[in-house]
Amino acid sequence: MFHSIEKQLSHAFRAHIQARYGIDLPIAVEQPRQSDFGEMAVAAAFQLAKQLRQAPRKIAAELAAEIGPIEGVAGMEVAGNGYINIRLDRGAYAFGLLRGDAQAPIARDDKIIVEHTNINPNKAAHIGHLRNAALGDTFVRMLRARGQRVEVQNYIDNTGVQVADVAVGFHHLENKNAADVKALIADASVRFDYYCWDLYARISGYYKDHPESLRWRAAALHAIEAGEGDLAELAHAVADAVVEAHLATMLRLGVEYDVLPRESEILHLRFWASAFELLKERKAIYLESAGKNAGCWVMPGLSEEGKVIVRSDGTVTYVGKDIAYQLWKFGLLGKDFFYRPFKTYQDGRVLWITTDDPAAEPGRFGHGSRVYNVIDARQSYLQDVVVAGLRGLGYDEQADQSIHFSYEMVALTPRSCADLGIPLSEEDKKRSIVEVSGRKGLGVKADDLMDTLIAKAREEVDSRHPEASAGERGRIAAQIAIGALRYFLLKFTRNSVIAFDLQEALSFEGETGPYVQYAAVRARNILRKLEERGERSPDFAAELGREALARQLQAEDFWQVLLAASKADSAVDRAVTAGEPAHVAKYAFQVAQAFNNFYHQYPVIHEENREKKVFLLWMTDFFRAQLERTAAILGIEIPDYM
RNA sequence: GCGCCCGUAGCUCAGCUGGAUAGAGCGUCUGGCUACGAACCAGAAGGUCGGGUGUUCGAAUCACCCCGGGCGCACCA
Repeated sequence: MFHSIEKQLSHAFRAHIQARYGIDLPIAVEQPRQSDFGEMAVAAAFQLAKQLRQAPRKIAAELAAEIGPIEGVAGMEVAGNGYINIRLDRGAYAFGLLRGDAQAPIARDDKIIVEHTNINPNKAAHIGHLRNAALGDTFVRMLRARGQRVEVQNYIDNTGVQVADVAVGFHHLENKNAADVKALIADASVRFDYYCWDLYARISGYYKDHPESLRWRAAALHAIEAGEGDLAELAHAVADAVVEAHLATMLRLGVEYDVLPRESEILHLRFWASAFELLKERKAIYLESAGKNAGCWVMPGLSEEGKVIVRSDGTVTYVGKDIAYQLWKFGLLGKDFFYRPFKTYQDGRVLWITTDDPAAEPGRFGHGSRVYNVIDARQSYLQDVVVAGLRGLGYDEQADQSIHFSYEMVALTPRSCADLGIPLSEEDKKRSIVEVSGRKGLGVKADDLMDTLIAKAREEVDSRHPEASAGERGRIAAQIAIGALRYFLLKFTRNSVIAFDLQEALSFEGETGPYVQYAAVRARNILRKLEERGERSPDFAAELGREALARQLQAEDFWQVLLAASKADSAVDRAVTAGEPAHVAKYAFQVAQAFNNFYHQYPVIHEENREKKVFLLWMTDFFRAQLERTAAILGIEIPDYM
């Protein structure tokens, strides 16, 4: 509702300015600094002032006088040096909300691909991975809330160095063969992804002390690539088991995927060979004849020496494969995976995985019109190489539609390491922040963090609701803990480094997920209490007319609070444009805050005046709906009680 | 050396793409549970927006230069 008036206003001004002054100007609708200035403001007069060589205030007066009536707008006034402040028709606005006028999002045919999570399947997930998944998943929910078709991909690098390293660890450090590892995976008393976490740190340390053992890695990579022998079998068993663990971890957070494209299929289906031909044919890469890159296929332009894509021994670098993969996402490779269903989520969504078996299903994924790669900021150079690759092939449009959805890392402070019992080197102790490192086994495991949060929420729930069953208390504690975690990961904007603080992450008060949940629970409680008292929830549309709404909304308090709650679409829209899930989180908090204030000030059920009571109930129900919707976009569930 | 990110209240962070008197949470202090359960609400204190120069009607926001912190810049991924 708010959003559609914003758009109407913007169009009306743009058209009027075009007709009146012959200037085409995109009009931004702003929010006035103070609420008594009105609900919206247009600053177009400032932009016009320069071109028209007239005082902004004079132009603003002209605009306001001449633009004519706009639906839903009750008045305009010129303020300050040239602002046009807009006042809405409160009764009409509320009546529109009550009737549910918010227009359905426009369904689009084109598909957006969002790739996120992408964890190397060789060890347990840590908080850094959680930030990636929470950002990616929330952005997907934001896009879908706007009616956009979205495909979620979680790329699995099951043949890479990191998996090879753990395979080497099993083989050389623990003398285990594929059968032993499979037995370990089947052993319910062992958390296999945690086991690998430790083993990965061990083998990394071993390489450091015994550099000559790096040939084990090379041999393992070779075996995995050939897909033959016990070591390859072992590596696949590791990757498959760890992928399952990651999917389970992410499901706890409410994160689901559509397809798992795997590196092994990119290899077996020879994606790279096709990309290589394209790159050579269109001269996006060249064979270097001299210098330090002699004998390599190099992509020029990114640095003086260019970026090596194919090594002098003929093997392709990771970026090369990534270019092939990016081409596939746009449907430009001329090759496709085969797919089989991998699992079905509780909500019925089917997760597919790639396969090289031609008997399986062909093309149902890829062919995106835009691609978001949720990858941390440290990899921006490589993302630039991939985009340069598309450009080199002449795919400028797709290059423009390749978006590196980058975010800064989650780091630990030396203090939080001490709290968590993580030992640090003397060097690290002096730093302001310490990078999470799988290689060093340094970090907070995702499942451990969730367990800690759930235990803390459980204490709170237990003390408040001793009468509830243990199972129910557990379920609610989990909802609260996950709400707290998702909000914590989302409240920071993407390019802010999160210095992880356990105390802060564990907080359920103030600007947190549980605060938002609590407001929604309170709204539900009012409506439930009403029915417990034997009263029916009124038929709002029948009892509240436009005049009644206008009458009640003369109270500034009610109007401000309703206004705040009605801006969800506008907030999501801005957040999508800015690429910032944090904006949605902030908005959810503000709505919750407005409701908590309303809740405290106005007893709804005990209101004596019938019209006012129905109005307050409607406000409560509207808040509830908006809070639930916004929380759902953040992936936060609302518990039955708190 | 080159490139990217960050620097805003004691702490952690917003600041809607250049607009009106710079905001929030935490912490501190004061007050509020016989209302729909206080995981809440109200109020107070707290700022040279790292520093400087410029661009213009207007700069936390844009440009340039410093200072401080972080991250990249492989025939690793």
